[in-house]
This record gives sequence, C-alpha cells and structure tokens, in this order.
Amino acid sequence: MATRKTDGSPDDAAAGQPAGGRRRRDAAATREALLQAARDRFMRLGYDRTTLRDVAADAGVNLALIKRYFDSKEGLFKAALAGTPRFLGGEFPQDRAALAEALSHQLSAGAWPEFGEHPVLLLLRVSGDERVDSLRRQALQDFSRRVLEASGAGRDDDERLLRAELLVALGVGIAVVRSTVGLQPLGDATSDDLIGPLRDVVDSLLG
Amino acid sequence: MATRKTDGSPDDAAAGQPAGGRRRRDAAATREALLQAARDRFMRLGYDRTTLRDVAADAGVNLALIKRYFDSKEGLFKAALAGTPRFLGGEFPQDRAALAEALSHQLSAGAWPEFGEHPVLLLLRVSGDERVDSLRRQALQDFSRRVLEASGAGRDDDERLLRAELLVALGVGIAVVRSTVGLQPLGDATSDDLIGPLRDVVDSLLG
DNA sequence: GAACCATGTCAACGAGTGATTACTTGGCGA
DNA sequence: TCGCCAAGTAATCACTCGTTGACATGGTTC
Repeated sequence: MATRKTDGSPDDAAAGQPAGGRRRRDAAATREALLQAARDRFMRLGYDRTTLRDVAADAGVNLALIKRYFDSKEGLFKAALAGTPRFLGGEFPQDRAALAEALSHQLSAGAWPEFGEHPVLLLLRVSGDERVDSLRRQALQDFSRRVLEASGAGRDDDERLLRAELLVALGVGIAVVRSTVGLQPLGDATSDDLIGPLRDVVDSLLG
Repeated sequence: MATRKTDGSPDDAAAGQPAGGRRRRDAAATREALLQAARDRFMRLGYDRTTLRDVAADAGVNLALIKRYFDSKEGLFKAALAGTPRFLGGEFPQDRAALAEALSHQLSAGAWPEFGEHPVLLLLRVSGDERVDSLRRQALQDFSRRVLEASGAGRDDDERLLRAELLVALGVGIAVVRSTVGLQPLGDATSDDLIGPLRDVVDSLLG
C-alpha cells in the first residue's frame, strides 16, 4: 500500500546533498537516504513489518544497495539505532524543575518532527535477533541511568531508583500510548499542557 | 526451531479438560488450547512474529485446525483479544487511595501469571489489519475511560482528563519497560514496592 | 453394524521476504 | 580519450508464512 515510487521520481530530497543540481552517484547521500527511510519505517512499523523493499523504495534507491552499505537488515537496524539522537539533549537537567521542563518538551506532540514519532519507540521494537535486541536494551538502560543520575539518586538507594525508573516508564508510556492509540487530549498535548502535571509527578516521585 | 511436537505427546495439558483420562477429540479443549497458546505468543512476540505453525505446535494441535475454529490469523487474534480479562477487576476503585492500591497490585511483577506479561501489552501490538487495530484501540480507550471515571474527572475538565491519561500512560509504560527491558529494580518490583510511589503519583496527578 | 458428520491430518499452493550474484553504467585520473 | 573501479541495476534463489482443499478417523445415532 502507501506510495511505492520505484520510478525515478526525484523525491530523494531527504538525501541532503547541498548543491542544487542533484548528482546521480553519491554514496554518502544514498546511505543517508536509506538511513532516514529505515528509521521512519522501523519506528512506525517495527522491525518485522518493515521490508527492505519498502525502505529502498522510500529512499528512491535500489534494493541491493542496502546490502552494499549495511550488509543486511540487521545491519541497517543497528545503524538506525546508532543514529538515534541522545534524548534530553547533551546535558541532563540537574534539578527537578529543569527535568520537568525538559520532559514536557521532549514528550510534547510534534517534538521530533524529523522522526515522526518519539525516537524512544525505536528502542522498544523487538527485532527477534538477540544481538540486536541486547543493543536495544543497552541503549534504553543507558537512558534510564542518565535519568537516575539527573534525579540525584545514589546507586544504593533502591526506592529512589525505582521512583526514577517510574519516571522513565511514564515517558515511554506517553510515547507508546500516543503512537498506538490516539488517546485525547494526551495525543495532541503541547509542552504547555504537559508542564504542570509533569512538574507535579516529578516532585512527587523525586521530591 | 523451538519444540515441534506434532507427535501425540500428551502435553496438551493446557486444555483444561477436567477428567483425568484425556480424550482425543474434544473441540472445546482444542479451541481453548489454541487460544491460550495464541495469547502467549501474541503477547510476547506481537502479531507478526507469531506464526500459526508455532501456535499450533504449542497447543499440540494440527495447524489446519486454526482455520477450522478461528478461520484465520486475524480471527485468532480477535478471539485472543476478546478473552482478555478486564483490567482492574469488575469495579473500579472509587477513591485515590484505592486506585493506587489496585494499580500497585495490577502492575506488580508476577501479576497475571496465566498471561506471563501484563495483558495490556496485547492491546499495544499492531496487527497491520485496520479492522483488528481499531478493535485494539477501542479496548484501550475503554480502559482509559474507566480510569477517567474512577478519577472523578468530568468530561469537560481537560486538564484532569490529561492527568488521568498520564496515569494510564504510566501503567502502560511500566508494562512495556518490564517486557522489553529488564530494568531493575522496576522489573521485579512487588506491589509493596510500588504502592508508595504510586500513591504519591496518583495524589499528585488527581489530588 | 451402518450411515453420518464433527474432528483431526496431510500435503501443497501462492505470495512475499531477505539475501545474493552477475551485470551495467557513470565519472574521475592518467 | 581510455581504463578502471565505485555506484547502481536487474533477476533470481531459497525460504517462511498464511491459507486451502482433499482425505482419514473417531464416535454418536438409529
């Protein structure tokens, strides 16, 4: 279904090759176009429902080039994972107010326009391959660890650890609920809508 | 892969036929065994990675019987969905303390032993078929609506609605995080571990 | 015991998938 | 201009999946 465009239609715009005159043989641009298409598909559909033919079609590129640049579907998935930006930016907020503020922005509708959905969803998709899945788990645990650190919880404080993880779970849940059910008003909530409740939650969990 | 057991090995124990002497031709038991195996697979692996051959093998039943009893994979999925028990029991708790109490039990590790994972996960799996997915969405929205009612929010109060939905998101997030990442200590948290933090969250969101 | 039908078995199909190979083409350096 | 190699193409293979129809068999009814 959707829009198959195996024809040479010039909508490989995603490539990002700067010059106006688009070249035809550009390995870097091809690779990038594939990556972007792959991230989009993997995030929206998950690993299994994403077919390499569709990714190649989205990127306006021949199927066999996926093997050339990423070797396999698994390789493509790994590369897509690796390109996922760090959540909550480079530095984590260091106090509760800033944390709530950051969360309300990161979790608002329409954040991550270049991803369509919240990139954390990429980390939830089961690939079926244990090597890939462990990579996935590792990334999500790293994320949690940073939230823990930001919350000021020591490694030894089990209760505070649990509370920080509940905050992570809330973020994951928001992204999941929004992507799978159009639950309103949460689905379209802006950062202004979220900041109040999130501040309350952060305070009650980590206060 | 896995354990194919097309032979007549007597591990159709799941069937639940009461008498000790297991009968060989028992439509109801066969149907139930298929349902149970299907729920398990769908919940752990999602719709796509669940193959009918594996479900049939788990149930110790011939593949073609799925068509007989459920007509198609979609039919099997629908039946599995329909059998999902209502979350939070028959009556919703009507005050915040009771709600926190109920949530801590429903979301504790090892609840739902007959499902393995929290059944809400079944509602998050995309099937790819729009008719099935709308069923799925409907079920999850019904669930949210009941939480809203329990929270005492009126339909007109958008902020309270949002706050109740955040509570739903938290529950979903806990189930998802636990199923996809073994995040500790959340992964093994008991209802005793959860009750404190959850009480705080419920109060801060709906208080 | 015979007829009959629900239950269960078997083997195969067609579609779609990831993977792979042999081939063609474009563009750059000498 | 001419090789040469990276970039891109087309075709196909091997395999798994859901689905299907023809067939076997048990057990109930008369």
